[in-house]
This record gives sequence, structure tokens and C-alpha cells, in this order.
Amino acid sequence: MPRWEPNALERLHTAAIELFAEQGYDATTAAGIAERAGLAKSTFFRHFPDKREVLFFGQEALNGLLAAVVADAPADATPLEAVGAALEATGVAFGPQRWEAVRRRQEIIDAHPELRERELLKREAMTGTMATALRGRGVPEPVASLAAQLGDLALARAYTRWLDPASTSAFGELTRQALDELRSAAAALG
Amino acid sequence: MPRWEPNALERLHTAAIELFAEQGYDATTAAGIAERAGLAKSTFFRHFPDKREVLFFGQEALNGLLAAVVADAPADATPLEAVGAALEATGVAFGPQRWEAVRRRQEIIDAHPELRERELLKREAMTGTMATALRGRGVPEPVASLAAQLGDLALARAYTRWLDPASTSAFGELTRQALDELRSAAAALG
DNA sequence: ACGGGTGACGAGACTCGGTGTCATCACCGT
DNA sequence: ACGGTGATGACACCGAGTCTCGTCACCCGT
Repeated sequence: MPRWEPNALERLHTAAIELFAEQGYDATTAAGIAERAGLAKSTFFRHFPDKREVLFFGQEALNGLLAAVVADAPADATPLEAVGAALEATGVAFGPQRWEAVRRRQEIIDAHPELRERELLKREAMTGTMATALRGRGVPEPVASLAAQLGDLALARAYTRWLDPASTSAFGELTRQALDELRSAAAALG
Repeated sequence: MPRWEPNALERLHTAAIELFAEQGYDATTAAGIAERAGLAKSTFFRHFPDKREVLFFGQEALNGLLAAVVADAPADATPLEAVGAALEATGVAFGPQRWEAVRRRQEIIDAHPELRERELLKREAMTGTMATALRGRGVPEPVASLAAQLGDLALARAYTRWLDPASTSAFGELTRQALDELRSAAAALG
């Protein structure tokens, strides 16, 4: 018999998501999350650096994926093509069956400035890894940063469209579309 | 004889900056700032929504300036030209005599993730106001957002160069240069 | 089989950011 | 003279996050 039930981190994560849905983000305390998971408050902070981070679980893994996809793009791919491949790769996190959960999560984030800040930090990290990966392909500055920023903007636009209940397109289609729009807009900028 | 010394907000601001320089950001408490300013802790939070905000004092005023400059740009100015005018207008905050103070401030921010988050939130607000002002000029999406994002990237690059001790150019010159680089990079993207 | 190290956890004290309430009192208009 | 106003002080309170210390199943070498 193990001394403790396994999967403490996972239990904390699901307990937090449940409580956020039941009581809202503000009303749920870190101690409350731990209690629901059958753990102590100190254990919560052993697994998550802070309460906000629960909602951004798995983000680092996505970053690693982005870097790999950009690095592994065909040698003759343009920077924007490599970025496009990376954006489509993010689609693994946005399958149709996850739509409801992703939407609830985003509603919480949008309603809390401290979570919006954290989201921006994560996005910046993502953009930074894409830019670094592009430089690793030999793309010079400021082209690498620009392409990464364009990718970030495209991803954001695709994401909000995907979250729009009126839209029915798959995520990959939306990223391609958004990046295409931005590419032609950039060409027309002057 | 007034019941209290005037300029409470200003005194709190300078007290905070002093203490940050003397003890570092973490080691100075909100109560300590208030004490140095001859005020109570509760008064500190009456003037600043939180401790981080002390380091971003005056940001909203800059946003208003940006919106005005973009709106007042010549009718035949391209989106990027309007953005360029806005970037140069920010130069009022970055005169040569403020270099040292701005540098110290940025060192504090760079060393604290919670302050980097706040900085990103402010930058997003700035980018958003530029995009809104561009739409007010009749610039359609996604061109408006793209031009604003390009401006944000240019401003960031100009800012870090301005902060580089090896550089001697004035801020306005650096913004023009950075925006030019990005414009040609965008044209070459594909 | 035995014994010491390891590592995940509980318990609880502690600091500090931030909120809220209530009383005070110079100032201002009537 | 008098009541309202508004900025402040004093203080209680909550929750996030840190830190320390003790516990004990598990593992690994002997």
C-alpha cells in the first residue's frame, strides 16, 4: 500500500479546474484546491509555482513542440512557411472535443487581469522560442523576430475565431487562413 | 497650515523609487514606502492599485498621446507613417537626461517576472490603442493590428538600443531606423 | 534480511500584498 | 457658526506564497 495516492499533480489540476468552474477563480483558494485533492496547501505550491500557473499547465511542452517543428521544416522553406508549420502543430491542443474546456478556461483568463498578464508572458515566451528557432535556421534579425511576431498575431486571430461559436472551421484551417491574411497585409503595408 | 503635506502621490512615487534603488524591489514593502513618504500603508493603495504600478506611472498619459498622434497624422499618411509619428512622439519620455533613471527602472523590471508581466500588459494596451486609432483612420483589419504590432516591435528594438551604453543616437533616430528595418524586412518576407 | 538514505508529503508559523471599515479633522460653502 | 466633504490614519482581516521541520514508505547497498 503506497503511503499516498499517486498523481498528486494531476489531482491538483483537476481539483482546481473543477473549483474554478464551481465557484469562480477568485473564490477558490489554494488551500481549497489542495483540500479537494486530498493534499495540503504546501503540497499545492510544490507542484505549481503559483495559483495562476494551474491554468497554463502544459505550455512549456507546446513551446518545445514549436521549436522542434520550426527546426525540422524543409531547408528551403521560407521563415513564414516554417512558422506556418509550427502554428498548425499547435492544433494538437485544440481538437474539437476540447473546445468546451478551452472556452471555459479562456473566459476565466479574460475576466482576470492577473491571468491576462500571465497569458501575455506565455505568448511572449512562445514568440521568443519561434524567433530563436528561426535564427537557428540562419534567418537573420530582424526577420526572425518579425516572422515570429506575425505568427503570434496569426495564432491569436485564429484562436479567437476558433472560439467563436459561429465558426465551424478546424483549427489548422484557421491558422493557415490567418497567416495568409497577414502575409498579404504585410506585403501591402508599403 | 494644511492638515497634511501636499503631493502625497508624488511623495509616494519618489519614496518608492528611492527604496527600490537602496534595497531592491523585493526588500521594500508597501508599508515601508508609505512610511518613507510619511503616510500610512492604506494611503499607498489609495494612490496606486498595487506595488508594481509604481514603476509604470504615467503610462496611460503616453497612451493618450499615441492615440492623438495617430489620429492627427496627415490624411494621406500610410498606416506605417502614422505609427512612425507615434513612435517618435514617445521620445518625450526618453530624453538624454532621463537615461540613467530609465535604465535603473528597466533593470528592476527585467529582474522580476511579475514586473515583466505588467510591462507586457502595458505594451499590449499601447499596441491596442494604436490599432484602434488606425481603425479610426479607416484602416481595415488585419492591417491595423499588423501595423500596430510592427510599431510595437520597432519601439522595443529602438528602446533596447537606446538603453545600450555603446549607442549614442537619439531616441527619435532609433525609432525611425527600427521601423525602416522592419518595413523592408516585411516586404522581403514572401 | 537489515539499515541508512531519499524524497514526497503534512503541519504550521510567518511575511507581505491587498481589501475593507471606521473615525478624524482641516477645509469649504452656506 | 455650522454641516458637508474628502483625504487620511488606524486597524482588522484575508489569502498568496515561503520556510522549516518532522514523518515515513520506498529504494538500494550490504
